[in-house]
Amino acid sequence: MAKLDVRNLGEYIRQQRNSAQISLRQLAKSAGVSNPYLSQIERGLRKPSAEILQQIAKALRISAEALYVQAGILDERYGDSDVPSAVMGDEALTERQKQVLLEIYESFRRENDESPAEPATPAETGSRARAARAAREPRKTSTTG
Amino acid sequence: MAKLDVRNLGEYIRQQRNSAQISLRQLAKSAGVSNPYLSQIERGLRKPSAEILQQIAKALRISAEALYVQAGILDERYGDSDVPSAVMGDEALTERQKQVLLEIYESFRRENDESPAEPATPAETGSRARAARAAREPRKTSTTG
DNA sequence: GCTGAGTGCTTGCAATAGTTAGCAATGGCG
DNA sequence: CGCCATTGCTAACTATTGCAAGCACTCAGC
Repeated sequence: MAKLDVRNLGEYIRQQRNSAQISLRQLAKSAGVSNPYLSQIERGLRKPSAEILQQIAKALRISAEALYVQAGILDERYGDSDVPSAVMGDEALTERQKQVLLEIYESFRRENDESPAEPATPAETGSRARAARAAREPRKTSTTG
Repeated sequence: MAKLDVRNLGEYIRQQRNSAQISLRQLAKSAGVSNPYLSQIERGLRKPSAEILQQIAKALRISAEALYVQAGILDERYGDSDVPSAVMGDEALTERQKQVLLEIYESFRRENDESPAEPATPAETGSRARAARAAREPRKTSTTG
């Protein structure tokens, strides 16, 4: 359990608490956790569960996802875009389709990090049709897994 | 800790495992968790931490977030129509990339409307790699899984 | 028949999460 | 000054997670 680095989490929580100008005990009470435990969390002595993080986030009026990111439960990609969350939450997609979409999304973002300009080229038009077809056809492939 | 409803999580993991056609021991081994514990998780007797969920998800080749949703760590509040708006609102993507993503997304959904909730098969793993490659290198024409 | 490999589960236990009771320090007020 | 309220933390404890050792069962091969 100590494998995850939670030092940032505690500092982050204390920081948010100080910004909100509430005491440790007040936050613990409104979060529904014991104040010694919150103290331990802030000092990095404990690694709280996601449920505790939810409670703390709610009491701090911040998103639980922000604390998950700090705790290493969620990747930082959830901090700055709604696309991954929306894709993951879409029940009309299979898990594999979600993975495919997210990987395409991330490769797009990597592209744009390297060349931020956004010229539309005919090559990209072709990639559009090709990507759609490729995603549809592999179902017919024989399984060797 | 027992406040979160984790019955769906265990069924979901077993379902994904069966779809992947691997035994409980095989999954436990590749996930790096003990097989009795995985058995307990699948039967809903234990509520695993996010770190364990990460390990299981990785071994199942699905996203950790999918398991977080099942475990109640992430909300399903993202809804089933958040993807288009999230994609369109993502400023890190070009307009063309947004179109590509949305068209793939919509073709996925059409697929699932015709044959709903097909369980993930190892064949779809190949589709993931192929679709990602096609999107990244649109000038290549050869697509052999 | 037996043996070996694989299967999922039982049981007991160690480690860690999270709580309770209480301490020491600080600040405000009479 | 003393008293009270608030503060964050300590130490002991309880509850739960996650693991190791092993069981009972199935199946295939001899």
